[in-house]
Amino acid sequence: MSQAATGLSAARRWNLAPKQAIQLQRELRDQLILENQLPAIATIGGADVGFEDGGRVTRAAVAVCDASDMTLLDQQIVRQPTRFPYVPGLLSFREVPAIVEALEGLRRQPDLLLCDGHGYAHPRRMGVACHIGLATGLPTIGVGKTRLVGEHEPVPAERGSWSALRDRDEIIGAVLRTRTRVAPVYVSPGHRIDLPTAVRQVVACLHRYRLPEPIRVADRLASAGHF
DNA sequence: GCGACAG
DNA sequence: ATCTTGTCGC
Repeated sequence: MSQAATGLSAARRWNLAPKQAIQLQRELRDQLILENQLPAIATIGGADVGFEDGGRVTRAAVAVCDASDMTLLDQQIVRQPTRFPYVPGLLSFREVPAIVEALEGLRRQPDLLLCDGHGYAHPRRMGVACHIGLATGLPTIGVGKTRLVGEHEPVPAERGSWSALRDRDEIIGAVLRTRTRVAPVYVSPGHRIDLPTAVRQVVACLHRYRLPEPIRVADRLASAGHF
């Protein structure tokens, strides 16, 4: 079996106990590519998940937008029985299986995927965006709404400003102001992209709200109220 | 031992 | 994440 195939299967191993999941994250971390390996970007996807039935059902949503004007081109919603509890640091084992299935239902894969949640800005540098990237091979970016790890200087109030997010001696992400005087978001590389490029791509997806369009649309689809 | 802790 | 009405402000 090729190394690529071996890596893909390892990144799709979901039925693990918390301790084994943490060990797998340490192994997967070495497979991350933090350099740009991007195709010409014509489409950008967004992914998010919501829950139903008191958390027993996981609903994943992915939206694909035209990179030039953020027009919605395709969308997919899938439901799966929830298979893992919420454990800070192990979010991917709870959300990624459903997101991968949703992605497989698209007519065509996006050139880049923005994920709701952190990427490299994770205790073991393996947030949901990184895991989705390794499980699919897609270039990914993590966009979190609140901090998981790291510290940073205050971010200027103007839209587009950002401060480096640091953990120990390493820069793990950027705290980006997507709207003037609105709470910033946490951007970090997922897979096949570097931080400066990730920030630029997120800024390019901003329209009128705090979250970049692809994620905002996926958010709507994944949130309650869709029959 | 005491906090912190994505969604 | 989810449970939930109205309310303040551009």
